[in-house]
Amino acid sequence: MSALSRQRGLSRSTEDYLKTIYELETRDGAAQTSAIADALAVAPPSVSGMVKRLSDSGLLAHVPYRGVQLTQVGRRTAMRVLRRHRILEKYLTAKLGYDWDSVHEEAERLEHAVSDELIERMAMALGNPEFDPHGAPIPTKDGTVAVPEVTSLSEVPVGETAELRLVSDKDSELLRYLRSLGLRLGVVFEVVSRQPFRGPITIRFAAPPQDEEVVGYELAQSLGCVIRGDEVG
Amino acid sequence: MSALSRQRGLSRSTEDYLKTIYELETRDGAAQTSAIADALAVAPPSVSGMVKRLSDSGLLAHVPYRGVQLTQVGRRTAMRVLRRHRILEKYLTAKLGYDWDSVHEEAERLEHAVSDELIERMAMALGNPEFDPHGAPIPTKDGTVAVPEVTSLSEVPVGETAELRLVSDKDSELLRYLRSLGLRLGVVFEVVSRQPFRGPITIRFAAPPQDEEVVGYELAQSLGCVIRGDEVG
DNA sequence: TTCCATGTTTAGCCTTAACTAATAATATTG
DNA sequence: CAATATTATTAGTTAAGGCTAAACATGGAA
Repeated sequence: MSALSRQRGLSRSTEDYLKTIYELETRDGAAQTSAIADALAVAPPSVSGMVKRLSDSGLLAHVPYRGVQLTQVGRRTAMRVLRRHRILEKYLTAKLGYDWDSVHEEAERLEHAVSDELIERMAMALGNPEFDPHGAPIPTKDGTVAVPEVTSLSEVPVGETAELRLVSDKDSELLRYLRSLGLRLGVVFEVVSRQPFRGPITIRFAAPPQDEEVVGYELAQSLGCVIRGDEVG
Repeated sequence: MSALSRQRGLSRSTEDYLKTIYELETRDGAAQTSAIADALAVAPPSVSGMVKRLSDSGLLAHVPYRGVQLTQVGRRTAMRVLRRHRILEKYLTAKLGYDWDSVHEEAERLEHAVSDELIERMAMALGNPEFDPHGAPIPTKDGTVAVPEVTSLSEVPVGETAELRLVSDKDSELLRYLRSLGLRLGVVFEVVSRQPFRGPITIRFAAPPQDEEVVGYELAQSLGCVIRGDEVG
């Protein structure tokens, strides 16, 4: 049992595959071999090999040439890994002074080494948070997540006021850039203009200096917002 | 590069071997193949194989059939792992409510996954502690450790008053038992009697109820004490 | 409908790190 | 000092999890 990661008995790789497949599945509806390979930075044949092992152990269902789906067991495992990841991110930022652009990498390694006990202790110390530092919902202990109800900034109509609620934790360069623009979670702004043909979007912050900033369409697509008025909680 | 553990580029196994060899070297003067195998719960041929790899990478010097010694590089690496382990133990007990009998296992896994940055942040949050929860000195960032100046309880003369300063973190059963006897770090007691032929030792706690307890010789050997009067710091 | 691009899988190889069985070196003891 | 017991090493296997190169599906365009 060379690279096994403690009590759960699943290797680091196994956990990474399950987590990635879960994310692709919820984003794209299905997980293609090449998408998994891209996300994990491995070659496609490595994915085929692992998919074989994982479906042999009942963690996912594989239709050759068609893609992959998590089984019940696989999904539960993925959720546990995701919970560990997000609690870790929250803990590191809240208690140890990490910034939102540097936690991902650290959590990525720790999520395979921490025990469930440690995660629950951290969650307790944090008051059982519902969201990680990037706005992603933290799965509960029993494996349920709220699907976040957000609108891409790229789809917020001109004139509306919105609040930034969700960003991706993957690209730390991008996160640093967002921070430099003043785009932190919870910040409120109005959409001033939107150029056509997927052009840039201008926003004005609601808070005092009321600065304007221009963000590219691609970037705007990756920013999850809640429009003021559609607000639920 | 299957099971490599992040930036340092050393696998989990590699780090475990180096740490174990360091501990054996300082305890027994040298590290025998079979002692390493015992400590890591692997078969002796596995040790021979790893020793080959490690000495090929310049982390230790191996004289066949004679044993093994860390090189400068190997020792520095071992110290970094040990620092990570002990800071983790201290952090988990001080900040997350772990007891001294349950931290070892957790730290054993985490020590291979945490970054040096995280360890330094934890150390900072703890006020740069010098000792872990079992009394073991924490190596500094530059790789130096104080050799603890303690006497086995088994060698404290009758009539002397001593303070418990150091216990092994390895056996959690034992640690629970010690706690149940009231034998925590810093506790002060007098040696009331010592039976001959490696027989049991009776102590009386200095603190109010002044209970007496009897501990076996073997156990007493593993308890590091400082005799009151010999006290330095 | 055949052909081609794209994407997937198979075949075959490598490294790490474990194992067992067999052999070799060292230590102990009669 | 030889015989035996202990300890270490070599030989050969296994499983995970990567890789490249080659073969195989599938779906869109000619």
